[in-house]
Amino acid sequence: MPYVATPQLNVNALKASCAGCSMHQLCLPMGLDDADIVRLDEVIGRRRRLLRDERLYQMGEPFRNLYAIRFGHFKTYQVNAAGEQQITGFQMAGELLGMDAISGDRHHCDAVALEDGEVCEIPFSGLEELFGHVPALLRHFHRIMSQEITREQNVMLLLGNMRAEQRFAVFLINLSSRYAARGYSSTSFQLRMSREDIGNYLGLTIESISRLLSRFKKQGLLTVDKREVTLLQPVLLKAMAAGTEQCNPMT
Amino acid sequence: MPYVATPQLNVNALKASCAGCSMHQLCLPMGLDDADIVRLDEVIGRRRRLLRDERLYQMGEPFRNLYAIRFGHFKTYQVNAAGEQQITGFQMAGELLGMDAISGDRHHCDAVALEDGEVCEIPFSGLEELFGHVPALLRHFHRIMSQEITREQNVMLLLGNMRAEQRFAVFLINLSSRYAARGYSSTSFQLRMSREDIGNYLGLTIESISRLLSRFKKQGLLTVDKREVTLLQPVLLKAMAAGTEQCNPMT
DNA sequence: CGCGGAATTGAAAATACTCAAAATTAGTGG
DNA sequence: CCACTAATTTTGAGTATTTTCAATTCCGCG
Repeated sequence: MPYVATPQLNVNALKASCAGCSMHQLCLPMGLDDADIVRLDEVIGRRRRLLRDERLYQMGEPFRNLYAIRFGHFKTYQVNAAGEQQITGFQMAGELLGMDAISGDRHHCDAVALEDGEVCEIPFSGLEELFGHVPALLRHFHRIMSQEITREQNVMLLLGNMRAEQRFAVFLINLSSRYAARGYSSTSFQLRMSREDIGNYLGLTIESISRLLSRFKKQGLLTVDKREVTLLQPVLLKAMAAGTEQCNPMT
Repeated sequence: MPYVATPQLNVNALKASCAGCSMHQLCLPMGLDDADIVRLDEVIGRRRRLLRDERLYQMGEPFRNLYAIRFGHFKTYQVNAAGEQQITGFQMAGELLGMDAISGDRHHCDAVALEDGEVCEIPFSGLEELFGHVPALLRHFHRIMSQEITREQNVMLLLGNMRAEQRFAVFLINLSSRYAARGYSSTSFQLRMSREDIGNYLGLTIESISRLLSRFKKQGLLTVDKREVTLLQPVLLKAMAAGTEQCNPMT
């Protein structure tokens, strides 16, 4: 097929418009009035498309932009001195990437696309400028950062004192509720990350994740087909995640 | 002994003054000029003294203030649905408490004094007001929040893929460098928290901590006397923390 | 001096890991 | 579209690290 320029191909060059973005109720402009959204639009840079496995930013790179995810899923991970990595989060549409880089002016982790996706570049200097003029934006930005702190504390709780089974239940329920918040099914969704990524995130091995999936399947908690998961007993899973209910290793 | 009012007892009623505080180079006013520090002083509320084990705030309480530690050590912890707790951090003089509460207007964790201490109450509404007028303050506040995010990511790395020995080495080296930053000895310091607290924080049991201490002692890495620790081979410990060096379980 | 909480130590048990092999899936090129 | 190869996932068996349970010891404090 001959190469043909299509309008879509220019999307990379387009400036983003929050007003027209389907994520604006979840993302940075949440709660802003129209006039303030226009001012935010003036600050926001170009959109950037990423292919699966493409890196959005890398540890050590100078920090200039935050990134708002328009679509696609991402993972962020730390790399230690020994070269081992720890995934610190999976992010989806409407979520903000790069906040750990504000201190120190350099990125402290890597962000990689789990599938083809698109982000809005948000030059941080412009955003700071705007904070002085749009208090509602500043307030919401603080909430987002604070939310990230809380989220990480919950992961610490997970890694610090939950057994494998509960960790995995928390993981599934967390995905479920985030999809629900975006208007997708809370019981049926695709895992965008590999088993290895899940294991890394949860502080477990890939084999453990595989065994947990098999066990949950056998116990009728869910069905799995490749990366497609359906939660058959979300209430029970929620109880497991909360630590209220425990599930016998063998029936 | 009869009760006698002393001048010190009124300290609780005194407004704090950042300019006169020994922590102002580490704390919120870092880098501000004199005029801006005065403005910050006008916002900052009273000082509050806490006794050992006293709670500064509790999960679910409405959020009004951030707290800057003047002296004393604190711990923060999450409590899950099952009532188990996970310590998410140990804080010391010059550090800020309460940032996880900005989203949601309620505290998401408990903060407890590990020893008698004192904090400055910082009404957040007043701080927000000030942000519009003192950009340097806002910028530094963002750095502090971002630093907290990074700190937590490092704990996730610790909990997610380090063995007990390495976790404990990281813990010790972290304390060491924070004391160094405050002008104290980096090799000799008091553990302000119980073994149980250390274990909880590191995702290990109290017995494991005890065994690790004994082993490190036997291997000549450190000496312990109750809660007084002296690092005898900080370089080796640093290597262990970085994952470069490994230490045999038995010599 | 004796009580109680905290810390240490030992032995047995459990959870999750490592290693290995087989099965499934995805990607690539004919 | 199919076949082949590489990558990912599943499953099994044995092992290792850390936990659990139990018994002491240590230390501060009344």
